[in-house]
Amino acid sequence: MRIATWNVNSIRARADRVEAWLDRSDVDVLAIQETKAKDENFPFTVFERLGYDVAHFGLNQWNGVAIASRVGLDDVERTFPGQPAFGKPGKEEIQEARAIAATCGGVRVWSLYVPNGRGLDDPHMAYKLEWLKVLRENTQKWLAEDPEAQLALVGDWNVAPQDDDVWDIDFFRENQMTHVTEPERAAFSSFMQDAGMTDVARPYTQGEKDYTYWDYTSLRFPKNEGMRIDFQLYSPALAERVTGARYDREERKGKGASDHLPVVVEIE
DNA sequence: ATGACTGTTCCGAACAGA
Repeated sequence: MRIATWNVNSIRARADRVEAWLDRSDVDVLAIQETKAKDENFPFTVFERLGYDVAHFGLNQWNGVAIASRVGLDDVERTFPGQPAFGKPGKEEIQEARAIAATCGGVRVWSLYVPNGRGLDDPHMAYKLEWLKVLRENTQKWLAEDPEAQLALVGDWNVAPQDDDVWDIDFFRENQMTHVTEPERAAFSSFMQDAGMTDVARPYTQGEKDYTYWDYTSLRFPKNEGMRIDFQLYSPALAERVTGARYDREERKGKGASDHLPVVVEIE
C-alpha cells in the first residue's frame, strides 16, 4: 500500500497535473491540502475516472482538504474534536477547512493543513500552536484507546523541525520568520515525544537539502532554497510497516507546478 | 534549463501563502 500527501495549492488549477501524477504514481491514498475550493467546485470526476473515491471539505477559496482513496473511504470526519477556530477580535470565530479523516484500507488517515502563523506576534501564531496542541491531545487519546491503532497524520505542518530543514537558518532567524521557532518545534516534536508518532519519510529522504516546499519567488526552486514542512506521522503499529518513502521532486518542476511536492510512503 | 510568484474573487486590487 502507498500513501501520499500533497499540498496542491488549488485543485482546480492543478487538476491536470494531479490526474497525470495519480495515473503514473500507483498510490492507493492521496491526502490533499489547499484545494482552495468549495465542495461544489471540486473536480470529483478527475478522481472518479481513475478509480478513486474522494471526500472533500472546503468552505471557500481558503484552505480546503481532501482524501482520495482506491482502497475504501469510510467513516469520513470533518474537523477533529475540539479543533480551534480562528476569531478576529470582535468578530465571530470561523472554523476553517483544515482537517478531514477517512479510514482507507484499514488505516485511519487525517489530511491536515496546519495554520500558517504568519508572524511571530500575529494572532495566527497562537492559533497555530493551539491547533497543534489539541490535535496532539486527540492523538494521545486515540492511541490510549487503541495502542495498535493504524493512524496516519499527514499533510502540510508548516513547521521546519530542524535547522537543516530550511536552506539558511540564519536567514530565518535574522528576519524573525515563522516555522523555525522553539514553540512551533515543541508543538511538532510533542507528537513524537509525547504521543509516540514517527516521522516515517525522513529516514528515506536524508539528503542534506531534501525539501518539500519552495517559495515561488526569488528563484527559490532553481537555487534549491526550500523547506521541509510536509510530513507523514504514523502511529507505532503503522510505522513498523513502512518499507520506503520518497519526495517526488519532478512535481515541483515545469509550468503549473504547486509550490509543494508529493510525499509518498510505502507500507507492506 | 528546474527560471525570475501564484491563485481566487468576480474584473482589478486585495488577500493569502511561508
